[in-house]
Amino acid sequence: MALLKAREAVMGRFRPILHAHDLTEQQWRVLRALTSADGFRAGELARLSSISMPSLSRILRALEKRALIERGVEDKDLRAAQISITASGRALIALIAPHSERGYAEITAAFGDERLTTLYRLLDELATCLTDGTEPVEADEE
Amino acid sequence: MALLKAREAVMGRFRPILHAHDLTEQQWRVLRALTSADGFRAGELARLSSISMPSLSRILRALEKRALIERGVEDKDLRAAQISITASGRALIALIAPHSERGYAEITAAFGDERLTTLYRLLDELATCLTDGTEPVEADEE
DNA sequence: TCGATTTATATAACACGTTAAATATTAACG
DNA sequence: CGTTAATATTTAACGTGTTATATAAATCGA
Repeated sequence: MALLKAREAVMGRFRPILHAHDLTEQQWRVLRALTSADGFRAGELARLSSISMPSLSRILRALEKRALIERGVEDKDLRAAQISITASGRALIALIAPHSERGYAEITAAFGDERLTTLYRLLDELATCLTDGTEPVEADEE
Repeated sequence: MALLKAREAVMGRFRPILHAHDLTEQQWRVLRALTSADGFRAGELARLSSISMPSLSRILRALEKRALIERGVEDKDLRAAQISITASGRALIALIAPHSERGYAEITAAFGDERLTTLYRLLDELATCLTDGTEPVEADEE
């Protein structure tokens, strides 16, 4: 599968960086998502980072043990928790972010900006088309 | 990640079919690869189906237990085995293949033949470009 | 208010990806 | 030859994806 190989090629670039800091790719996605606001619910995080709830549950447990995130209670709904990133978490992100950005820059340089943009668009369209279209036989003109 | 979501959207179409026959996506890829010739080595299969050797080892064990594949010895190199598909394996493929092809046809119909071709080309180019290009960013300490 | 259904999250079981190490066989060198 | 290095495959450990189920709290209905 072409998607599989492409994803593998891309992640092969980033995994070593994250691995050096004992982070998995998914844990990284969760941490990144937590920087965009404060006080997420688990379900929101799962959607934002495209991680299934069972996995997210394990990830949050691991990150909490390392004090990279913390949970607070939400008074309105006791079965949800407000999850936020800690100072240590932000520090870790600050440490890794430059490497991550350099990886993206290398990919962009190697593949070309406009081709990358086209690829992004096609991928997004494919995903949208397959998820909410029950049987969408019509194709947008482009 | 766009690649992740796209792949997830695509596989969501095929997983139910395979699951109904107690096959995982990877087991399906291995079986399919085995139909192209007779007597593969494990390493060849791993490359063909883009599956890591540790995973392939487990998959072959499972498929062998279900008598979908069989192993023979290679006289030239005793540490390798000649792996081939059995009649049951071919029968299972014949059972699933129509559904699989229908899934592909639906995706092609929904997304458009032309866009799909472009996407394939871009994905392949990206993978090639990143694989034989420069090496990944190094993960050093700071 | 009580009970049933829905919603949010967690846990369990199994399979795969990754990394690392182990095992076994072949090849290479002294 | 025998010892060492290289190759092919397997196993182990850990984390994650998927599916199914469990738990808990909120909501709805009688």
